[in-house]
Parts: sequence; structure tokens; C-alpha cells
Amino acid sequence: MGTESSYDVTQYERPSVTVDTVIFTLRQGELQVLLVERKNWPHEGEWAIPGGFVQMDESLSVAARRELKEETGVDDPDVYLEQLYTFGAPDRDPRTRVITVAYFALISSERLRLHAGSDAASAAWFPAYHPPPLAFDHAEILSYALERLRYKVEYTAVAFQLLSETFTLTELQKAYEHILDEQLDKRNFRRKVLAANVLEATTFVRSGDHRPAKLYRFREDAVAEVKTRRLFP
Amino acid sequence: MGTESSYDVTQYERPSVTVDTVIFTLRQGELQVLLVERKNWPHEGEWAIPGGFVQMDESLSVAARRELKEETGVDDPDVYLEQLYTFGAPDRDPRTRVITVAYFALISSERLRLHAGSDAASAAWFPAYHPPPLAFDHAEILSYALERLRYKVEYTAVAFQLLSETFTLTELQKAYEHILDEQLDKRNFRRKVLAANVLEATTFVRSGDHRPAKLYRFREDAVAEVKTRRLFP
DNA sequence: ACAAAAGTGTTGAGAGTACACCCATGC
DNA sequence: GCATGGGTGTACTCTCAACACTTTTGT
Repeated sequence: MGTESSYDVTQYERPSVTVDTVIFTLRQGELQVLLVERKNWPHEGEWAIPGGFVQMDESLSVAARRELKEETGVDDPDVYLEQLYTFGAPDRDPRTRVITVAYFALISSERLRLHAGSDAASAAWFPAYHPPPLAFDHAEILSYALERLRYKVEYTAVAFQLLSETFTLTELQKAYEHILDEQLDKRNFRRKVLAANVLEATTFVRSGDHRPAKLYRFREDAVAEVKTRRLFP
Repeated sequence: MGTESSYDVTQYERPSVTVDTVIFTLRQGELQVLLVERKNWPHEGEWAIPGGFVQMDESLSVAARRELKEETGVDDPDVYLEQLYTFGAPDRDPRTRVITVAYFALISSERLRLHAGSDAASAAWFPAYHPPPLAFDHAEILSYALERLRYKVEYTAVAFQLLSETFTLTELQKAYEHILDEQLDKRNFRRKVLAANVLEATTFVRSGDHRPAKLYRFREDAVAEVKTRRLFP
């Protein structure tokens, strides 16, 4: 806002502003997304990304966290939340002009388990890569969130946000494979992840049916960014 | 927007929504940004990123292009424009709640020259890395735009948007150096830029004081993306 | 003992980086 | 003829990608 040095801020008709939060988790061996049911409108059986109006005294990220809490019961500032994009086509909601600021959140299924009984009666998890029909432009928002997640996971350490506090290297590799939808080489993966110096080994092991696996933890002080390969030198 | 299956869309008080467009060009051998003067308010001599209210029937990107045209006179759909981030802290504008969707634009000084006499009386160009004091949270918006530009220039071919249609390899290299604020090796730069197969040589040369330089053009059909170096395999 | 997942090294190819000199033109 | 920017090649290093077997545990 710049040109007018003074103006009547009430003179313009204002759009509604909402925040929609795309919530991802790893469940049942795949990447899943939380959706809420729209009972009759605009079409029977359509689902939607959870969202709500931005209150006049709350910031956008606070509104997104409020939405996250309402739907999952999780009220933890450590949950990863990032602004995605703002969608504002004039006809994206046929009722009225609604501009929505989309966020995406990553949450471990462990954290979700702790808050199982939330009030989200009509919310359910769906495979992120195979969602049901979505209302409005929400399919576009979900695609965009998946694209950003895939991209982000390649050059930062966000994937850890989807795992429990301690995890095995195989669990970490599976998380990457589910997000990237791609198989990775075990030896190369382990060598590189250990070389990155972002993990610390714990003294514990995960005992299952077979040989126990060492448990690792993400180093809080780790700076996990990769120097990007440039298009030009 | 999801939970309420029906609601009165008029029941909430609504924030104002603006679009602010950070306009970059290469001028006088440096990266510059267009700012507008805020005459008396909130503080004497402060400058601001050009912006304006989003009309009820226009999309966000159309609003950003409208702003671009009002300030520079340039009304060309080829001008590079990208949504940056949405800033919505409740107190970012002390008068009322204003949520602003920031965009950034890249425009060549050649295009600007064609539209020199626009109505932007109080607009002026400033060094992007050394701007004057800025109003509201506009310093934060500008920093964010510079960060994104630096980042984007490394893995896509956006830098061409700042050059004329034809350019010498030295001009291209200087553009990269001004944006990245870093010196590059001439031989490596030329080898890699030619290997990327995004340029076509023209038959023309730029004659200056000394040996004439070949002029190149960006290939319209070029797909200029780099496969990103991953944090993990 | 056997099934199942954990864990571990080497090699060849390609890309990145550092580095110095001759060339064509205007004055 | 000289000053100025244009233009060119090589050698070393590092990172990436492909690939198969041994170890440890539970049953």
C-alpha cells in the first residue's frame, strides 16, 4: 500500500479472508491429508481442506494454528506450519468473494495419537496422492501443497516433522520414499544422512520381529540446508 | 474453508486486502527497486512499496499487474510477476486491519524506457540492497523479495527477465553478479550457460568502445530448470 | 535352522572449480 | 600501437549412482 498518502479505509467493499490449512501426516504406510466433510453444499459428498475466517485481531499464522487445533486437538507451537500461497480468484467461492491464505502443516502420527478424541466429528484422513472429490479450488490447493512438500523435503530437513522423536534409519527412508513417491538406495541413503550430521544416535533400539534397529534423534541444533546446485555458476 | 456446511458469509467483520508489488530492474549497474513517497504519514520522508486495494471482481495477480501499470506505465502480460508472500500481522498498518498479498516483478530497463512518461510523479528507483527508510513492514517485504529473487535466480532462468531481448554474455553475467552480489568466473559461466542450451546466438553484435560482443537471445522454448541437489538421496 | 530386516564399501562417471592467455576493435 | 573488454581449454577434486553380501534377532 503506497500511492495514497491519505485515504478513507472504509470506502472499499472488502472481501472475506479465510485461512485453509493442509494437514499432512504419515499413517498406514502412506502420506495422508486431513479433510472435512461438506454435508450438502456445494455438492453431495465433497470434502474440503479445513479452514475458517481470520479474526480481526489474530495474525494469519495464529489463525492457521487455531484451525489445526480445532481439527486435530493438537495445540503445540513445535508443529511445523508454513504459509503456502494465497488463492483469490473472484469466483473461487460462488457465494461471495473469499480470499484464502493456504498453509500446510506436518504432524507426526505420534502427536496425533496423544490427542485422539478431538471434536473433529466430520474430519477424516485420506491418501494425499488419492483424495476424494474436493470442493471449490481445494484440489488445486492440495496439489500445490504436495508440490511444495516434495520440493521442500529435498533441500531441508522437514521430513523429520512427520516422524516420532526417535526413529530408525529405515523409518526415515520410508518417510522420504512416501513423500517423494520414489524408491531410494539403502546404502546411499544411510551414508548421506549420516554424513549430513543432523542425527544423533540414541542408546536405544527398536525391537520388532527381527534384528533390532538403532534409534536416532534429530539434532535440535542441526542446520540442515543443502547448498543448491545452480543453473549457472 | 471447510467446517461450516452453511454459514452467513456477512456475519464476520472483514479486513482490508491490498496487493503490494515489489518492482525490480537493473539500472545504473545495480539492482534497483521502485518505491513511492508517502508524503506525511506515518512519518516524514518514508517510502513505500507501491500497492492498492484489491477490487471485488479482480484476481490478485490482476491487481498486481494493475499496480505495475499504474506505477511504470508498462502493461505487458510478458512482464514477470510472481506471488511472494502474504503479510497479515494485525498491527502492521496502525489505521486498520490490512492484509497485503505481496508480489514481485522483474522488468528490463529497456521496457521501462518505452514507457518513460507515466503518471508516477512521486515514484523513484532506489538501490534494492540500500533502500531508504520504509513505511509499515515494507522493509521486511523487500528483504523477503530479495531473498526469493536470489534463490530463484539460482535454479531458474528468471534473470533474463531483467535484460533486453538480446544481450551479450557479459551483460548476462553482470546481471547474475548484481543479483547474487557475488563475483563469477567468466570461463565457467560461459561454458555452463552455453551448455544449458537456453540461448540462441543472433547474427548481431553489440559494438561499443572495443571488440564487439555477440548478441544472444533467450530461447522461448527453453526449459531452464536445474535438478536440485538433494539433502538426502 | 531359517526367515526377515539391519547394517556395511567400492568403483566409475560426471560435474564443479580454479586458473592465464590471445583476440578484435576503437582511438 | 595500445588500451579495453571479448573470447577460449585443461587438470584436479568432489559428489553421485550403481551394486550384493554379512549380521543379528525372533520363532
